[in-house]
Amino acid sequence: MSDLAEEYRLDYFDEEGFVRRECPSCGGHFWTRDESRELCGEPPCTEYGFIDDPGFDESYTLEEMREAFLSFFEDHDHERIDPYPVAANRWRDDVLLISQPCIRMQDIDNVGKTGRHTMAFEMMAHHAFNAREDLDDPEQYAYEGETYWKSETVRYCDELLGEMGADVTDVTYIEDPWVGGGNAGPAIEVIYRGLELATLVFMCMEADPEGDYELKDGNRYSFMDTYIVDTGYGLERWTWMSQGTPTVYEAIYPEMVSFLKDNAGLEYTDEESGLVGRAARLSGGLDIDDVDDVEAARGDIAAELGVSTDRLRELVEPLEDIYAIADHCRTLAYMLGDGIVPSNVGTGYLARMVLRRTKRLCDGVGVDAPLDELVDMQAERLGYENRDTVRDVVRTEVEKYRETLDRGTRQVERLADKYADRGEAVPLAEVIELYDSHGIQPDTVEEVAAERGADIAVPDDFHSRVVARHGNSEAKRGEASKMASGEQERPASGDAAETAADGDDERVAELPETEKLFYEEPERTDFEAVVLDVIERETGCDVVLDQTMFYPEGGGQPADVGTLSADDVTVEVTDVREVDGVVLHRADGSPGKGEFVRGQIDGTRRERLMQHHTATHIVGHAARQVLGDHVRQAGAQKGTGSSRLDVRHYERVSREEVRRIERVANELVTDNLAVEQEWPRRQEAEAEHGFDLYQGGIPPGERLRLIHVGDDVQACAGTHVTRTGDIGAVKLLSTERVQDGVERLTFAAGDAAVEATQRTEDALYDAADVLDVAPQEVPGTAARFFEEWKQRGKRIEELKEQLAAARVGGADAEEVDVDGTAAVVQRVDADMEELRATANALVEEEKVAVLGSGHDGATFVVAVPDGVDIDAGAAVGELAARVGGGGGGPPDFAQGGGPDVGALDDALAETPDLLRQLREA
RNA sequence: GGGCUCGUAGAUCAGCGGUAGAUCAUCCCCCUGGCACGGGGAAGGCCCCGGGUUCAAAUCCCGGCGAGUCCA
Repeated sequence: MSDLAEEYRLDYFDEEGFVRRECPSCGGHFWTRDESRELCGEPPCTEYGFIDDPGFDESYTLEEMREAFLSFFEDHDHERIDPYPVAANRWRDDVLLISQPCIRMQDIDNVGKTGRHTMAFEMMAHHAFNAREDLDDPEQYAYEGETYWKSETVRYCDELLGEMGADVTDVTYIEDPWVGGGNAGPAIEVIYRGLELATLVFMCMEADPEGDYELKDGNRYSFMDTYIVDTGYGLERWTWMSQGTPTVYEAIYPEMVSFLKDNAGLEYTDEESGLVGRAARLSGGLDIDDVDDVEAARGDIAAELGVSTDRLRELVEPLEDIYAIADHCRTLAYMLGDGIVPSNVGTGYLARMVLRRTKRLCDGVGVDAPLDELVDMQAERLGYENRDTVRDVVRTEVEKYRETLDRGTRQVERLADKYADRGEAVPLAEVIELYDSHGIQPDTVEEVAAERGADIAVPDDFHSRVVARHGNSEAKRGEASKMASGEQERPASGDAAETAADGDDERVAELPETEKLFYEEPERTDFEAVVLDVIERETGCDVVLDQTMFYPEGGGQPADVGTLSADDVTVEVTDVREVDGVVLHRADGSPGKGEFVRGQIDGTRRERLMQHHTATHIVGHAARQVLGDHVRQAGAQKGTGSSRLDVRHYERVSREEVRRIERVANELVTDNLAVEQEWPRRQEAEAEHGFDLYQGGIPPGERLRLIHVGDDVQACAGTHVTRTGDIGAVKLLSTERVQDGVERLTFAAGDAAVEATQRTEDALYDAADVLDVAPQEVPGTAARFFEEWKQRGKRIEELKEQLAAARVGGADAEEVDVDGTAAVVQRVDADMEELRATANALVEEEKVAVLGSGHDGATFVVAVPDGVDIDAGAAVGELAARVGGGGGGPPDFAQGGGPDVGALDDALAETPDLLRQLREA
């Protein structure tokens, strides 16, 4: 680690008279203006020194602090950019100044309790990108030369603190090298009065087994061509510092906290609130990094305050819950406002978990305001415009949760009753299943079980047992349940561009990019080109041309197919792919390198693909209008017969909504709007249209291709028709819930739409034909027929009962005496149901019934009245064996049979003897 | 993306190879001066769909559709 010590000798530290010290408490190195200073200033070496004594001159709200930060750096030549949605998973490489909302799930249990953890926070940052000036090829990076580096970065931080009115002699800069994601560099933690306010990262190294520096992760690193300033200033902490409130929550959500306190009816006497305040201060000063610590510390704090631990907990816990609710609502506002839809998978699942947790906290502490209103308070503060949708999502989700809870409670009650009746404890396996498969919290189970008088013991390691149930090694390490988060990735250095699996030899890399003709003249199907290279493959070969009309597979649009013709040879093109701008035409033969070829693509196929592609944009646009602005594309696949578009939505799409989407889409078609393309610079496009451009993913490159269809604008590389009228018609074929929160819309466009309609019509006509009615009458007739069919079934059953009763009194019944009990042995060629009815009727008359049928194979029913000592099951087993089958059942009623109908009569003839034998046995 | 659970009367669920059930709701009758309740009775089932195994499948197996849930 000391390897990097040189890296911290900054001109700025020299100029300002800083000295380097080693902290006697933790051993870390830091820089300070205060020559007499000993400790580094970071907890646990030092306690908070700003509670009730703000570290800055003025008190700032969150908004004011953000603005103060941004304007400070704007005044110092930084360009402000808009934050990314929390849902986006990309760090732009041209950032200079930003206040970026983030969500961190890891600390979820600490929120509210420790006084400083929040799940949602804003990371304010300024960045600078530098490249060494002595490079051979400066062109290979997006930036050139040095903007600024370590000294300037520290100076900015120092000056900002000074401007805020901080006592700069009390600020320490701790050396703390940063390592992550294959990169590394020196980094500095900025500490003031015990609180870490910022981290200044100087990324300038990359993993290199030959590297000269071994860093704390045990890997070796060496310096890179580029070096980047990456800073993180915690907005919440700066705000807190400026106010000096006992907890960070009171500084950042004052209105919400007081609203919640009020709503939950929390009232404190002066004495009590004094106690709470002192407790908060004490726990804030401690080095508490997880919940166990908080619980442990509670006793110490209570002792120090001279109250009982229980009394302290009683006072503090409701407050902790309220802090957490405020924070969680902000998290939800970020997530839902940015278009995350709750789901059982992915990020949506995290949103669902946060929402449910928040709801539980509200219920627990007695906040009865609807959750959608609470989230809306934060959404409003954060300036979201889609607040109605957010509320709708929350309401829907709360309702779903309520149903889950109801369902769960009923289930637990049933289970508890069952075990209480037996006088057994509820087994752990049941509890695990309730949680794992039904989402019922173990404490709910305990509660309900207690009400129902069933014993149960939930072990402390419950959750790890659940994990163990999932059964394998990798899961066990994840016991700390590190959830994926919406947190931003660190900027990657130069090239993260990963290379495609096969087909990208060096040969391809050396070829010039293929000129793409299909963008300029999307309706042309033939072209001429020169064969630049032919690469032999296992199946056929890849032909590279100077220019092409063939669209390579991409963006959910399949590749074109067609032919390439040279003078004396024509080859079939079956697949087309693009590697690094070079289009590879997979063909069944070689047209010859250097040849001049004519290319012909399958025009009908292309046209259908274009219709479907443009239609995909139209359907997406229509879905947004009908379902709401939150609708985002979650995937798409175009085809020639139909296409599908997956959209994020929080409910099933109803039939009525489908019709409306279809109507809106077809209006766009009949309006015959021009479909326009343009190639703006990325930054300008984002500034004008926002991130909703990237419905189909974020394409690489400095320039984007934008497709305009009416008001709809999307970044898209596919081929499109020139006017929406060319699509002809759009027909939605089906909706499917591909996951919770994602609906798949399948549709057809153009000829395919007509064909699809014809198919459904054919089905209708065929059905009408069968029913012998007009198509319009099919539903009514089908309903009537179904109803009649059911009635007839019932009538048949009645008649069989009657028939059975009649048969009992009939003449052909052979009645025998089996040791004093009357038995009827009879062949009745009827189905099983009739046999059963007849047998039952005989039993009513206290007779043993042995009935055989040759109807459908040989079948038997044996029924025995109460009190007669014959085992029907055994009798049937014996009889069935004679016809080559088997059978069985309870002693009073059994059925069986076998395939050998020929042996049926013989078997029946022997029955009286058989019954006597059974009786004796 | 992976795991698990569940689809049976209008609702909630039992049944888990051998004659489809309970409770509530509905309808009728009785009890009462009237109501709550109570008593008696009736109606109400493509046991989600399609294959397979079996003499026999609501039940077991496979596939599909639908719903839920846990984890990445």
